[in-house]
Amino acid sequence: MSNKITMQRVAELANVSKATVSRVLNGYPYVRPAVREKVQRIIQETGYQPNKIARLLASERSSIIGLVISASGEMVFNDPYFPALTEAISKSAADKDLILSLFLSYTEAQGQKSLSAILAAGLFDGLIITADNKGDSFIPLLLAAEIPFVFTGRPNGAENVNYVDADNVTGGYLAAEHLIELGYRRIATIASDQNSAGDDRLLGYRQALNERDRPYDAGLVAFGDYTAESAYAAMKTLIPQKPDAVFVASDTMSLGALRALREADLRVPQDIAIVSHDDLPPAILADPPLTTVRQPIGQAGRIAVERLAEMILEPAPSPPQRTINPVNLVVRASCGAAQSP
Amino acid sequence: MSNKITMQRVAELANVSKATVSRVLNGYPYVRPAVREKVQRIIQETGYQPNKIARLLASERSSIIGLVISASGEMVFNDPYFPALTEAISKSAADKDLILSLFLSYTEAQGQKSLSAILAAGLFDGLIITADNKGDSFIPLLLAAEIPFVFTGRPNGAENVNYVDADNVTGGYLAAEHLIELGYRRIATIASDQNSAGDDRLLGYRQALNERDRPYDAGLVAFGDYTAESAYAAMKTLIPQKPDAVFVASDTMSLGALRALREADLRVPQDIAIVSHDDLPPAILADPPLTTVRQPIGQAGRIAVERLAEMILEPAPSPPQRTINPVNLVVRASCGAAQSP
DNA sequence: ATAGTATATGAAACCGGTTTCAGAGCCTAT
DNA sequence: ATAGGCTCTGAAACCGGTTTCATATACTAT
Repeated sequence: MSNKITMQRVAELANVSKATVSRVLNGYPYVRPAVREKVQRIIQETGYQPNKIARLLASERSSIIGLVISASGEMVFNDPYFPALTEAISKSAADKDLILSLFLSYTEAQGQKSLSAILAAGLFDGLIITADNKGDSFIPLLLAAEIPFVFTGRPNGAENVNYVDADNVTGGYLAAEHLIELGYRRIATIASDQNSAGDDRLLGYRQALNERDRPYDAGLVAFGDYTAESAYAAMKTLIPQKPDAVFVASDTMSLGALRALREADLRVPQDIAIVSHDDLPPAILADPPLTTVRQPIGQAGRIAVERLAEMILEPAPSPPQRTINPVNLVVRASCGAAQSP
Repeated sequence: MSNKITMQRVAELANVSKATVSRVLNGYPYVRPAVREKVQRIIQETGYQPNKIARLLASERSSIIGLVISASGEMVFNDPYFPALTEAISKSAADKDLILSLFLSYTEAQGQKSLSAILAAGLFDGLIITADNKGDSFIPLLLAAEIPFVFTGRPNGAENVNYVDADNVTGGYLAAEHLIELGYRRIATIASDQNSAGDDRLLGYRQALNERDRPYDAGLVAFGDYTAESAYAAMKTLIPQKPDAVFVASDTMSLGALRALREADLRVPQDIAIVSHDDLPPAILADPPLTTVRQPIGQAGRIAVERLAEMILEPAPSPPQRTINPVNLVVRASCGAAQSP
């Protein structure tokens, strides 16, 4: 390695013991100002950097956190949601001087195996886990390992954990409400039952319809798995039902739905309106730009890291903390609000 | 931590010394088969997992590699290129039992600072660095640290390093050649001078034109910075030049260009054809689906990890290895090849 | 002056592995 | 039979920090 000077060497140069250097380094009391300054000067001059690994071994703290993303499908990062979340978490981790390690897995079995290895290695101070259909099967492992962890998204089943979620029920509600208010009559949805976010968005959609005394029409509900392809297929099954509007539960799925509509020569929003969910980059670049429910992904990432950092420092476990981030509707062209029908 | 059993404990249970357990664990010779099996059985039964940190401290090897992505702009992951590369690297790292840590930075200063901290920590066995305009300023730091590293993309300036790049010259060439062969006369390009990839693609474009005795028209060349917005602006400056085709140097930029064309009521490919570069998910979801030069990002990630893993195991540094991955043209609708003009 | 406390420091133990080294046991070749 | 060379094995040193504990000094209170 590059860095040959050790704490021992610094101690010798400063005519003190390793213990004193350690105290200075960690800002502990009981060091005479003169000595403290001298040690600091030596550290400056030599450019000494404590070896993270040795420190870790001794202190049982690594300053490394893991981000575990487990989603089905070929590529996790196909949906820009995960990159956006990863980036936010990466940024926040850097701000807090935490090193972020990334683990992607594609099946439940793989995720479990990966998580077991992660936990066994004892390398991580804490973990951020993305909740999807599989998320909950991780919880027993995590609890048994007694490692601080935070979910992004609400895991199915066990609620007794820390998580940061978006207000997906309101997301679905706002989308449907907006379409109702614009006068659409046959409002379909491409939902997902892959995770709690999908369930919640569908629930909000149903609530909005229900409150306006719109009967629930199962024929207007199709399901996708958050991929564009699945939404393309779902949209094709919906078209014969002649909806005049559709709430699509994610931007990526909206792109797939748009393609199906183009192929059916249906214009958006003239023939059919779309409200999407997430407000990720594709939303604004789509043709037409998507009216979509914005969820604050950056904020979710930040909160997750901050909460995790708290938990790492706490001597004893504190009660789980649950954060629900607000969402809001961003009106663009795909809903036809400009030239309402 | 979860894992209370130590090597000492395993040794006691097996009636051997720590040294023998270590030998078994690392597959070293000079252990009687009977003893080896017994130790392995105890390890099985207890579910013992060696503590990575202790192992690391003793062996000076962490099995952790860092991925340093340094790009300008608000969000690095806005362009799906980086997520795709990250995912590929993550997968390959997992295959090789390497832990991947992620570092994103947004300015040269931040990148340098981050890199210095990374190097000083002495935690990483090796680094993968994404080359962009700033990449080369990292090289001296990396060389001084004597840490194995591989660039993805060719860093500007210093060539005496390991890198994995795509054949971007051919990429630009294929794009322009395709448009020429389809009979377009005024072939513009939205290029980028942000990094070597942009330079190379522009070079390929010029070569193709040149070989067909098309004069180079600087008015048909505009520059972007790999964001959709920059390409939107660039396209607007090109439209008055009345190009009948345009080679856009990345898919993300193509989306921006498409938006500018829609706003100008120009149809793609009837009024103007587009050939893009990268073949990332947006290419197929765009309207129209983009004819684009595919670069094998997954392969690039895999090669980078494999090369890095090699270097980590090598006792002495070996000469730098440079890989240029082939690219190929994927024909879809945006070039008008189907209903050639 | 004297006990009692707070401050300051270093020696040594410790974290949990890997690696070196010495020595024991067993073969083979002379 | 005996030297020389393998094959095994454990004790102990080591990686580079943190932390405990004992001790020394300085400062306060009686």
